[in-house]
Amino acid sequence: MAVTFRQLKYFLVLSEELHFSRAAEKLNISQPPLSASLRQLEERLGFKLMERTSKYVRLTPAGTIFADQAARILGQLDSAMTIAAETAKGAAGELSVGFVPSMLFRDLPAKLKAFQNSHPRVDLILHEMNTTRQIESLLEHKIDVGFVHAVPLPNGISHKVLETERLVACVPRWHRLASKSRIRISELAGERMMVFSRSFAAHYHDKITALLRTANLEPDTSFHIQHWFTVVALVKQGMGVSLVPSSLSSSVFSDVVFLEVEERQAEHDIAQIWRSDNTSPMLQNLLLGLPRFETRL
Amino acid sequence: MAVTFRQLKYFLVLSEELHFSRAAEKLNISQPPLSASLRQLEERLGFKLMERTSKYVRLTPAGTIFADQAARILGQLDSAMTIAAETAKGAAGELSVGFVPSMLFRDLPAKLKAFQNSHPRVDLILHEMNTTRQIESLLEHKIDVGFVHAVPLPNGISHKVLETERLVACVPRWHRLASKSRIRISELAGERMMVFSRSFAAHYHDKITALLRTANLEPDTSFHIQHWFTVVALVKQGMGVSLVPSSLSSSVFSDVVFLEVEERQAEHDIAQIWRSDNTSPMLQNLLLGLPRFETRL
DNA sequence: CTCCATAATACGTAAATTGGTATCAATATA
DNA sequence: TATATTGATACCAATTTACGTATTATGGAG
Repeated sequence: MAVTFRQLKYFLVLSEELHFSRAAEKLNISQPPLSASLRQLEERLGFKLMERTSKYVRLTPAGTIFADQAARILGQLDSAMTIAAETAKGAAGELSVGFVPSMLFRDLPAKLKAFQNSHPRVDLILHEMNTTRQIESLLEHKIDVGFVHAVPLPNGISHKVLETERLVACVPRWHRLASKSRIRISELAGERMMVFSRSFAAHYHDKITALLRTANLEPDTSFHIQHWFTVVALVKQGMGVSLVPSSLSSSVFSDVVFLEVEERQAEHDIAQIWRSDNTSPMLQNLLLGLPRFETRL
Repeated sequence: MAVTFRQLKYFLVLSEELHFSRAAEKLNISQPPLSASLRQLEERLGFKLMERTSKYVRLTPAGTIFADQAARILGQLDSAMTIAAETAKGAAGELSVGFVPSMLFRDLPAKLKAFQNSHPRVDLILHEMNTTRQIESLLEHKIDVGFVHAVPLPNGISHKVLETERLVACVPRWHRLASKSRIRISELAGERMMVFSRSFAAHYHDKITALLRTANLEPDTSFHIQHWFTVVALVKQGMGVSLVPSSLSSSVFSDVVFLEVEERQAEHDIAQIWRSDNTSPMLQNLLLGLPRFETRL
């Protein structure tokens, strides 16, 4: 015969009431089975939990200790069920999120904050990394979801395009084209065209390079740039011009001008990616909870 | 249907083995009941704990959490049973001990240390107080056992005499009687007789006073002394003489001499006292574990 | 000394639990 | 395609449990 949760519960109520009939009533059973339950528990444990006569019922020292522990055990079972249920619903746990830096210019932070508010027991772990690393990390189970520039994906990775973003030309304020609001890329012929390093974001680099080549332009390879901000800063200093995502054309930059570009292909996709076999409800909640992104202007 | 310890145990083994047949073997049951047990547990919880096909068995995220908690719960039940059993045996808990200061000259400290060694999970709480306070504290459940000078006891307090101690006369080294080894109290006639305050230990004071009166002596009431050491120190300085427990006649005092006393009544009892209705096994262990005391010389 | 409140005991029954055997279903492998 | 492995399912028997009713035992209180 083993100790049961029921015995613990009965004993616990009994230890609060210190009265068999009242405790039995509270438990919606009659008094004899309650007596029996306690007796069996004591038999199993090998020592008395309560001293009782028809005049008083009181805990033994060992009973006091055991009642305390019983309460803890029952509470722990309860919280175990709750926590596990929350995990099962995707309301608790850890979720690792990868993102390319430019997501910070969109409303990823706000969206994640909103998700965090609606899922307070989920720990979001954020990793800034480029698209290639995110794909690797997904396959290695190091992240659960990535926010990337759309690229060809290996098997086992699903994706959803969140946004298609135009590229815009970035030139200094005093540039000959600065007064136009819309140009064709070929109009930039002869300019030094700056693009960040291919090693930093290969697919994106290749995309822009291909686009430039349709207009008979070549990126300048003498720069090893790691970040959009650097590109804009260099443009501002007259080092050259560039093609950048329109999300960058915010008012935080002065002395540079962003010009729309006519070419239809001057755009790229922002996508979220995840392992196709990842059925975690937490992930599903996140994917559903983050609808279209908007660019923060 | 409620969660059972058995279900937790089965699930726990399963979560370690990740293989139904092997886990069933380990549990000494056949495989089908194990499948059934897990299914019932999942039904009760409302979510899946394991994903399983004929090719693999693995924990869901919620299952991982729950397995962890289940282990904790089972461990807690185990330790609850152990700790409570120890308390029931008197091997764990708290025991408050009162004692009159002079017990420190006997081997109470060594005896308590021995008890502590054989009952490492019992916390001994020591309270130095006079006999009267100990009786009060016992009745108020503030202490469990007291070491006192034998006095009349109220109902509900049991006692056992541990030792009968002779009183000895204490005189300065240069005293006219110092060369004798044995005197009668009446030989001290005319000396200033010092006794510590009645308020400090009434019964003991009264006992000595009565003894002196049989020899037509009176204690000097101008001293308000709280401790035996003070009495001896005053004797040493020639302030008077005294009657003290023989346990004090140790070699740590110089320039004073302790003389045996002929009167048969020149003795008092050391006793342990406890509440008669206190059935705590811890107390019984202590009472049994502390046989006759010896005076430390 | 009787009564009253209360816990223990006796006993019967319905239900659940537990675990077995036999078999099925799914899937990877030879 | 046949086979082997493995978990799921169906079904049954035995046991245990859980609980109720009726009754008894105990120990203060009036």
